[in-house]
Amino acid sequence: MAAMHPRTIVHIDLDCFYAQVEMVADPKLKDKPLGIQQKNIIVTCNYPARARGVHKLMYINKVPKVCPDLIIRDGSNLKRYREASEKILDHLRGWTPEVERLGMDEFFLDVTHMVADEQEKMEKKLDFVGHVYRGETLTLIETQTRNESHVPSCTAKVHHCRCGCYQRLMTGSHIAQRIRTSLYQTLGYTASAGISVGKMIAKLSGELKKPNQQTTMLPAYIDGFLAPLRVRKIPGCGYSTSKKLASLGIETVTQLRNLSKQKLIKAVGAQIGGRLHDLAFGLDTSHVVATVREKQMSEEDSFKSCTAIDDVALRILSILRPLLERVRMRFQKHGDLPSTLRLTIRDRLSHQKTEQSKINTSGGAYFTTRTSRQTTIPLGFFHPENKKQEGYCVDHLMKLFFKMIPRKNQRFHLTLINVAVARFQAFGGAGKLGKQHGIDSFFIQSPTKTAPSSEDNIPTTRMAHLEHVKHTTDATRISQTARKRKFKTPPSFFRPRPPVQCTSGERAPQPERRQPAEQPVEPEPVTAEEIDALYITAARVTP
DNA sequence: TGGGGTCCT
DNA sequence: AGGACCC
Repeated sequence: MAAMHPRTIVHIDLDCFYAQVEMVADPKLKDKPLGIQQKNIIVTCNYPARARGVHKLMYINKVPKVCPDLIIRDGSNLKRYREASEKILDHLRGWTPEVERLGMDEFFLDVTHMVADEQEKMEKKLDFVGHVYRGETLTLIETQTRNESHVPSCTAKVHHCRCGCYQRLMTGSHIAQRIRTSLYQTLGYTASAGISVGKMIAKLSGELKKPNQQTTMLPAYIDGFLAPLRVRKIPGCGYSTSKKLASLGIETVTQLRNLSKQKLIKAVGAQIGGRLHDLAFGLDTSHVVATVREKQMSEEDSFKSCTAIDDVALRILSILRPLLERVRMRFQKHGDLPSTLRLTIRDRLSHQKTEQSKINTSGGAYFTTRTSRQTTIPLGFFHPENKKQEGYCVDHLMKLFFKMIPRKNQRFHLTLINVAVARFQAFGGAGKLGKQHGIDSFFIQSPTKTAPSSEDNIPTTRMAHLEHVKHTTDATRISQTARKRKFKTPPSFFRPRPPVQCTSGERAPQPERRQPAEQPVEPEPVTAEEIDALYITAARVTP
């Protein structure tokens, strides 16, 4: 007979991840209250800080009252956190290839095979390690087998599953413990873990005991554990879905169980509805999908105000540089390049009305929506050999910006800029191509998209392609165009500039100091002619 | 509320 | 292209 709970899933959650990265790098911090700041917020903090009343996503100006001696580290540069996350991912892959990452600090491991291997070796465990949900009940049941008279009658009603999952989870708890120990001994990181027969329940179990502990959830207890939870606790049931459910009077899992699947699907859609219905009963067949590489990479910056085109270009450039650096690093390591470039903005002015209506319709908070435009770029544009890629990208991104702010004299008030690259494809790995393909095939355009400029020929060789890149990228081409149009001054963002000051660096004011107003990028004055030139350039290049 | 990321519609 | 979700 097939086992009802055949899998063993471990969910690993690094404790207060950003703070821990800082503490591992600088052990002096370990026992002191530590917070990680991004903009005006403590995004995370270590446990000593939590004991003092600091919590995640706390406004920095609340800090002095609860913890004036909080040590603050700037967390706006994610590089070291990314690197730490990669190391951890690699380490976990040493235990099993079936590792799925969620965010930077959470991992699902399907340890089913490890459990089977261990059981085959006759290494059956006789007890769990770490916490077991309602473990005290468990003890009572064991007592019961020895001496029935001492056991309260209610515990006798817990029937453990006989499919073998009990033994497997026991073994799983030991595997989880070993993994956590090795993580600490090799990399210095502590983590909490949940062990159960499905992803969702493993994740929820791990939250039960939190820093540096683990909890196993046996199937017999899943229903009872889930029943009183708010639906919002279920992974996948977020802000919006839980509001929709609340409007139907559904706030807990028990209430959710009593809603027919059909009604649920009608309320929140087939995908979420179907899954939510199953999850309410603890039914979770979703698989651990081994994480490969990111499918997109982005950098963003948020700020109080950006209202000038020149400022937009400057900020785009300061975002772009670290992004391109990441693209280069990835290319070195994996040999792939992106072929999509995307610009996303948050513009207060274009969403003012929407905000009002959203408040009225949904009755709650809203998030100022983002707007994006993306373009397809020939794969080789991001090749490190393309020295002009920075200018080229700014050119393209400004073009995308003008698609969103199309009219001259249209005012805007940006509060966020995000630049993303996506659609990574192997580049230059001729040896890996099928025989019918040569390296030339890398430059054949996707049929669904056109080249950036229709007048350009599609290059068919690598060198020709790079030449093409050079020509179409060259900022001077734009400048010359601007001159031809009789604008003496080329758009200012094409001129060489001093290194961009990372204004979003707007770096970590210490808590005792008053929040200085955000230091704006000092925009170079932009003339009417320059703006004209920008719009003309954009119009010329934009189809 | 940050600065990421994923998948679905 | 946007929405909703995750951290």
